Amino acid sequence: MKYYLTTPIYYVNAAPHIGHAYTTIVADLLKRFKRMQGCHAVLTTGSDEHGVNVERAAERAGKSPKAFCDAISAEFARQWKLLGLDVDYFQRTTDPQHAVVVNDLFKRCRDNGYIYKGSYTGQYCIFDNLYVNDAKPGDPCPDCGRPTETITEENFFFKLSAFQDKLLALYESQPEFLQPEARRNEVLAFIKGGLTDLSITRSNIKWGIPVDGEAPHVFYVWFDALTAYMSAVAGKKVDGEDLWPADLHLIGKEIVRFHGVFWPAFLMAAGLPLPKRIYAHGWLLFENDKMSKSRGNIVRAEPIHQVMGSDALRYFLLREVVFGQDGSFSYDALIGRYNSDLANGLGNLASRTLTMIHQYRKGVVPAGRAVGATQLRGSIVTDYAEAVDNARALSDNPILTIANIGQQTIETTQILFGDFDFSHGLVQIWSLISAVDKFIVERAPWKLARSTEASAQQQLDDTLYTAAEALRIITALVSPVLPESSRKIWAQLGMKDPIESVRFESLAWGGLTPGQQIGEVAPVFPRIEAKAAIDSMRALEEKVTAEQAVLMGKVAAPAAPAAPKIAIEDFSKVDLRVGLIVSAERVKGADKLMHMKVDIGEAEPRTIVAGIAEAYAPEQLLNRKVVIVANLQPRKLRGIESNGMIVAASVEGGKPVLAGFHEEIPVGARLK
RNA sequence: GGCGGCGUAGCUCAGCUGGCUAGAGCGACGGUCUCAUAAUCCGUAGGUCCGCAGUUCGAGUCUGCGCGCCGCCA
Repeated sequence: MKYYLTTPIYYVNAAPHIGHAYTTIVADLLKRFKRMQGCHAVLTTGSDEHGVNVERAAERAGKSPKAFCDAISAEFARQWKLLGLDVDYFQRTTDPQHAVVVNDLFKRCRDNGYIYKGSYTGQYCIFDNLYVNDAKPGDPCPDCGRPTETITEENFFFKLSAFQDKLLALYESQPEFLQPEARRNEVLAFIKGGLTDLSITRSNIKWGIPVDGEAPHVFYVWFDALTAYMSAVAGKKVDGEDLWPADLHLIGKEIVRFHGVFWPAFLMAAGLPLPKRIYAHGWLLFENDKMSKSRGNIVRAEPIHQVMGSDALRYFLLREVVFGQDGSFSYDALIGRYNSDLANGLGNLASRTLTMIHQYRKGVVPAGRAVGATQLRGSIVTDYAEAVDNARALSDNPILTIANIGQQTIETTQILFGDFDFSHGLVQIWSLISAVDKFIVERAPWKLARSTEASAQQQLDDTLYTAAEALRIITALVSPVLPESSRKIWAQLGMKDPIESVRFESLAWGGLTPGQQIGEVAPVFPRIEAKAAIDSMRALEEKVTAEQAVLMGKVAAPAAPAAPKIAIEDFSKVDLRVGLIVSAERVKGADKLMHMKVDIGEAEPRTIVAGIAEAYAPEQLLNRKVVIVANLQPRKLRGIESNGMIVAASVEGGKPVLAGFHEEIPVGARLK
């Protein structure tokens, strides 16, 4: 059975960051999970390359649009390869074959009477690629705040208004079509609010797919981009089955409307089958702040991969972030998860289990006594405490208890991952790890090993077998999430078939073959020292950011041209003082402004308002010694009179960095 | 402004249709074992469950109002 899933095709307007990686990692996980369920899973990702923004970005980079797209697109592809993501098709919207599919979709819609030519005048945000309803000329875009442009043009319209009832019927009959529920409700509210026809072509843009026989019209973003999901697999079959329709579109919450309203409407109009399901995930925040260029807090995947391995990132994203909700990324949390769950948990369990088999049984998996397979099937529950109770209720034999928990974990993992509840699925697996750790301590194999009695030796065999079998099952279960590390543990266990060949169907307690020779043991998740790791990730982050800037054609900020020469007297007119920030708070309603009181040795601290709130938090500023221009004309900012200026360095597009001192210096001292 | 969501231990969160002394994981602290990656295991943590008022024998759990945060829409 085929399972076709997609990530969005990423806009080449920005270089890949952790947000892109997040979606693609989840897609890769799902592909591996579906494969474990016996499906032939196929994954498409790609790049969205048309539009004015790209045209302009290319121009800034001094490249042709195509050359620019080639470079950025290749960078996305390189990222996925680097992270070990198992992508089948990388669809570019500049691919000639894609243009054929888009025109075909257009023709089908047109033949069915859902496309007409009309003219439209409106305020358009070029950055977001959308018309701003109700905006008057000169209004800023409500989404990004950039100025809108008044555009009048004749173009082709799609009769979206004709699909209101059909879409409502779709959501009525297939509640699972769009998830999670909160997002579906938003889409429903939007549809119920009335749908207006959609302009789907442009005649004033050159960089796009030409509409066949309708020059100079080119397709506009959504009609072009969404169709990539189809063109990637046009005419492709798996096991005799067409890959289209997609079984799953994985998207971010910001593009829910396009996928939940426009896309099914296009397909209905064309008489083509609809995707089965759309799942929108939340955003990845950086320490609870939105990642953005202006804040300069965008995290890339590559430094994390280099320092901690991509499995660490995968585990973090899937375990820490509840899928569907916004999640917060921080280096501290990443390392915390790694050390406590991966190093101390899974890694240590593998290490202790395998080492004991080496030490006590010469590296050969011993035969454990049979555990009564008939007792293994309990009711399926997704609550761990309940699962343990059930397992215990079945038997007070600790070996059987572990076997039962193990068996249940196989089943609950399937249920939870199948419901996109990855974090709880992982919690379940880690509960099993915890149970095995506890089991080992209770059985104390190191004590059994010292006894020469046959019963003790048999108990030791039972214990080692149980631990190893649990490890085998755990490793198989985490393999979609931790493909690289699970492969290593699998090899250390001495398993012969590749871990990729494991299927849920045949994964069951008792499958480990006694007599199997295990491999060499080496830590899979060595503990990480937080400070050093963060330092190297931060350093790499800067390097990658710089590399990406070059790629995007944003050359390093040229040194500011030297100002005309001045005499010493001119300089001495400027009264620069050492100041101590005694209070700092953000100015309400102004993202950039910080309201501070600065002690410069006068009777009262100076009130100073400065545009540094995007670069510094109030608590970072408190008690900091800075340089103040003390004799500047007072100026009112947001109703607050600022008496002086704080000295900071900055480059074009970068954050301001405050000037400071390395040695002790009293407040009020003059700089000269 | 309209609609919807959220606000529980230092952190991340469970707490379904109201009912025993409000829970888990992480972190912290104390102890233990020694197979293991200073790992494991055991124990401790006394939190106005955002605030106020109400319904009820009884409310994180229901109702109203307020405060704060967020999403969609206008």
